[in-house]
Amino acid sequence: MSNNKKTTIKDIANVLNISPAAVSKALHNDSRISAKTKEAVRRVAKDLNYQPNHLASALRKGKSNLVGVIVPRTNSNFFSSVVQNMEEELNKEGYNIIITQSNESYNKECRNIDTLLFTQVDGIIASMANETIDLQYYEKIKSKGIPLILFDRGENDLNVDYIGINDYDSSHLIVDHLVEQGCKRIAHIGGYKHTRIFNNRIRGYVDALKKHNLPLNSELLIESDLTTKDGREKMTQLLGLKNRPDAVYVAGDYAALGALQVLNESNIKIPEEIALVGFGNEPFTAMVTPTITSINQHSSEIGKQAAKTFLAHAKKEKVKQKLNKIILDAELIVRDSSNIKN
Amino acid sequence: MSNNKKTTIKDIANVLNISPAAVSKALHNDSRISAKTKEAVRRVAKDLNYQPNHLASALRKGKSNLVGVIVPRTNSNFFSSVVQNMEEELNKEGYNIIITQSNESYNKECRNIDTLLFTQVDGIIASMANETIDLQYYEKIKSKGIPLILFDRGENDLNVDYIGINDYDSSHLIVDHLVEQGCKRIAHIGGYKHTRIFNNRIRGYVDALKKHNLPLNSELLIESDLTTKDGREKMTQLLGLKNRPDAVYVAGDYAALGALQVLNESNIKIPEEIALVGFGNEPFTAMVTPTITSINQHSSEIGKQAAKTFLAHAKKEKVKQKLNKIILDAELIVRDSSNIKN
DNA sequence: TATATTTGCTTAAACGTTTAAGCAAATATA
DNA sequence: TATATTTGCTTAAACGTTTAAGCAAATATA
Repeated sequence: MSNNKKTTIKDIANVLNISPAAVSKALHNDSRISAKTKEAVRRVAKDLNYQPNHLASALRKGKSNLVGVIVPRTNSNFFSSVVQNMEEELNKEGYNIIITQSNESYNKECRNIDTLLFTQVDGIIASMANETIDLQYYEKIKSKGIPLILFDRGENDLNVDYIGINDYDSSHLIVDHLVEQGCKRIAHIGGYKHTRIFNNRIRGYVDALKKHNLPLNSELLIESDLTTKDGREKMTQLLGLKNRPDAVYVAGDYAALGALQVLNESNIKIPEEIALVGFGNEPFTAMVTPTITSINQHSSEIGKQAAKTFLAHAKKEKVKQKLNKIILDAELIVRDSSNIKN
Repeated sequence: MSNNKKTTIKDIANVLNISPAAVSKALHNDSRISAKTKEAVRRVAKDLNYQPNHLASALRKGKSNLVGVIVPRTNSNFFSSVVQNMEEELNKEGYNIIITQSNESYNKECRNIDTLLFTQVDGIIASMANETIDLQYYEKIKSKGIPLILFDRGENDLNVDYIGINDYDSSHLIVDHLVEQGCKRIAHIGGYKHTRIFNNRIRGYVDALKKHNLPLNSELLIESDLTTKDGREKMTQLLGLKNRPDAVYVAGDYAALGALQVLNESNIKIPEEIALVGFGNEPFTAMVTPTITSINQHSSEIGKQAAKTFLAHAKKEKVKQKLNKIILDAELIVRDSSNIKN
């Protein structure tokens, strides 16, 4: 039953007694092929269950119609939503995506890049691992002359397109909100400064405090890898201070969850004793008790914009990469963990 | 700077004044090439920053070294963990994966299959969408003669390899546990019967009740699409009964979460008034209040086994597909939502 | 009616690799 | 020393497509 030999363009050509070239043109609706021939080709193609060999056309055309995607993990609502929307947008234009995960590891990320280049992708859309400091591997992508687009976790130094939210302003949104709730000692469990987005959140936090004439207290500003586990540890550290904060702004929802667990276990009233704000608007922020105030990063828009940016490159002959940022405004979603007044 | 023309085997051959064939063999460590030549080839390859063109070798060899993966969504701990482990195992043998999401839609799934076949994948590993009843598209994969492996959401009728957990036994684990906690009216919010795994969970539930001499009450057995939203609705429905259940076993964690929200909002004490059990051991089950008892599906093992099953096929000349099940034992993780005695 | 243009194809080469077949030189064996 | 085997390559063709160049027939234009 299963006819193991796959149907090729030649098989169709033989049936109709025309050349393979004519078949190829007919299938691509070339204007120089008669309607009659086109119809015949399509009919035979269907009869023989013809499926174009993507490898052959990619080889001949010099493009694979594949886009490589690198994310720290797919198991997060933010990244999976970005990827899903990216995929939709790219599918429309005939591109497929290959998703790879770095698991926040620099080494894995390098291997992913090699894999994607090896697979002859037409472009790479990536969000960098926490660990990544050395940009050599990303330079490799650029030197191959294929478009590179970064989102969320980017690097100015690479001079490529970037799509993300305004992290600096987001910190202002959060601090403004907490001040309005009456908080005076606002701590920040931030990400590593070497990552641009976390650095911007820290800068925003610092400047927002200044704006409200609140002192910047170094023991209230902590760097973290923002895992749930580390969120627990850093929160515990804050509780150990002789002068505790009355609000904690955590730069990631998973770490905010860890902080919440510690607060709940210590029977500290949230938000009355300590208000809590996360970042990312992961679905679980609306599931836990109390629900966690967080920042919505517009993941679907980021995904779409990243795809569109790639498509714009793909249409041009030569890739001329330069730093071109698309910065979206974020949105503060106020939930129970910081809603003191009501 | 960016040398746009990529280095090919011919470039290396020209430098060394040997044939491209010799270069190809040298790179593949062919025993008929001298150590001296091999070394020279490797050196020049490195100097010229040679990267093999995967499309060309795939076309020539008739295999792409790509494995297609179809999951309902990546944004779930179960699926992302399965995929990650699958990827690791396949990478070891030189295979890369293309991940696609069906979003539980039959149409999207069909398009995914077309995409993957078009990309000339060497095999497909899939977990079927909730909507999928018609197996015609999956038959298409089989008829192409490439291996198809199903996991979690499978179908006996397709007669292909399947990796999953013992759903029937899992229901017994749950009912046994609830009975031991003193529950007498155990409801089941199950998945759609047409999906094999959910049917097995239902069968297990029914048989386990029988085993404990508990009556099967049709108003306590409800089918659902197992989203959080539907979990809320079905739980509300159960609360409307004049004779409420004292325990609810939900066939999916997301729906269990919805049920939990309704119970919390209705100020019903969990587990004292109504005990709750989910399925899947999603991380949030340990985050919510109270934490939800659930079933650990050994996602990493499922991923590894699926990969190994594919690799076994790939090594054989002819693909001889048949129903070959690998069924793993699941594990009950008891948490607060069903822990009545302590 | 003579020339120009359009239509509808074919021919041939190419994309970059792999591999079967073959050949000369070097080495081993009788 | 004569023959057989091994070593180390080369040659040529192929994987399935696409596309530039070209050509004959049909049609349009002057």
